[in-house]
Amino acid sequence: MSKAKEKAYSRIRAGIVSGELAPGQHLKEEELAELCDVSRTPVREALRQLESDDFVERRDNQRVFVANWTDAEIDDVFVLRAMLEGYAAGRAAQSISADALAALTTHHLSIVDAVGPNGRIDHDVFMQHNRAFHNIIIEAAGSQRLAIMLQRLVEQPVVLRTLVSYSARDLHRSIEQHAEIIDALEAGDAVWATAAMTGHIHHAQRVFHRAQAADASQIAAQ
Amino acid sequence: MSKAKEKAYSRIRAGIVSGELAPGQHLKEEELAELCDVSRTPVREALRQLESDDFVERRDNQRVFVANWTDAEIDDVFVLRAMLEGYAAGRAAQSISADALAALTTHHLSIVDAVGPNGRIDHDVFMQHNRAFHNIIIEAAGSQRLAIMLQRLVEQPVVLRTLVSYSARDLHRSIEQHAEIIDALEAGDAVWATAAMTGHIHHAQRVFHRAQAADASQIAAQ
DNA sequence: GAAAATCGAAAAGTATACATTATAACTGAA
DNA sequence: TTCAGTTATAATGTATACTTTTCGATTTTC
Repeated sequence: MSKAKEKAYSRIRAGIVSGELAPGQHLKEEELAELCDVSRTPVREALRQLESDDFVERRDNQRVFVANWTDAEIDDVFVLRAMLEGYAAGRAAQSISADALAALTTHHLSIVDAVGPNGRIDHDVFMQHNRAFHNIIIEAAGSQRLAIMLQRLVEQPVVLRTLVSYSARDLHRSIEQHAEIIDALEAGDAVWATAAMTGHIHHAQRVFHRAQAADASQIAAQ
Repeated sequence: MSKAKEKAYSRIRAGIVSGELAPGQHLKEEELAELCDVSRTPVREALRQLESDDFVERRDNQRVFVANWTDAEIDDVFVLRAMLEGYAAGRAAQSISADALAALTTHHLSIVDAVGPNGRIDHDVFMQHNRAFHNIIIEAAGSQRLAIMLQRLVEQPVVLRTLVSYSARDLHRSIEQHAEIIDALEAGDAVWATAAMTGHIHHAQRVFHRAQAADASQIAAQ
């Protein structure tokens, strides 16, 4: 990607993820140009990209706003992701290579390490290896198009913004689910892999719901 | 959409669908600007759109080429579409309204009319009502995101370009499948609707394959 | 003679000036 | 006072000039 456009894209995206640019806020090209220290031209291109990534939305007359996700839309994303990623896991079970399986196990162990025996969690390491784990399976499904669809569903501002605070029990279950997914893939059992992955994503959705409810009660308590 | 950008988008897209702009051809912004009688700016925006619609692809260093679909990629699209649209039909079965069902039947009958008893087919009318038929089911699934995903899969240059010449038998089967899908939706049977729709798309894939093989042998005979 | 480096041309990236459109505010009339 | 129409302002859309980068070709050196 070109320099100024990349600069604008990452700056605006970071602003949205951090909350600096609030959901529903009107994004004016000139303001963003000043914020990013580039001209309007690359800002416009960045906004197109952010639009297709669902970080911003265009309303009525070409005005751009920070995407404002309803609970229903977030649920929709989780449901679609469960379906698509379950499907991807099923396909991966029929074609995944030994190398990919080994890499999967490596990331799995890194996640176990990141959680550690003492309950302290390195969130960044956890997220990084979790992402890698899922990406390996998606790639093993062997469909570039499916991978792009899933990427669009996974990289959502709402999910990225919220600090998903897994409880110890949730973490344990999530790790167990990863182990089961590996087993299913090793066995080459597409049905099993699909079921395990679908359940895993639904579990994540549940955890996300609880985190949101906790946030809401915190805000209400203030 | 704005005037010049829309002009550029539709002109370039039409060129790709018609074959005037051949697969693999390098699209230069200045040339396109002249072709569309607009400046480079709206051309650039149109190219971004066409890129996300998979009509063009960016290679190495930001150079844009007319998308060149391999057989494997086309198959991939059909398989994903079968999965997603089958899923959509299943969801639609649980929530479709009486109005939507009535509209579905209307389009179905229009398709029957377009084919007619004498074997002559009005392709435009067929295509139009076929598209409407599928769109109603996709909308009835109640997921904007799913609808967008499917739209991207359906509106493909390869599919649009090829004159899909259904045989009389293929047409008859396709119409029967539509009737069965309506029955499944009316019955509120998600499993049935999913199966019927999945089969319908796989059948379309098969017809497409035959049409391509026929094209290939025609070209070889020249 | 082959490989690497440099130079030139062409295409994409960026900035800015200008055109158009849409929204909001203000004024006038009912 | 309210509604409608007009005008002004502010934002986006478009054109063009300029900058940077890349690809290709030619030349030079090993």
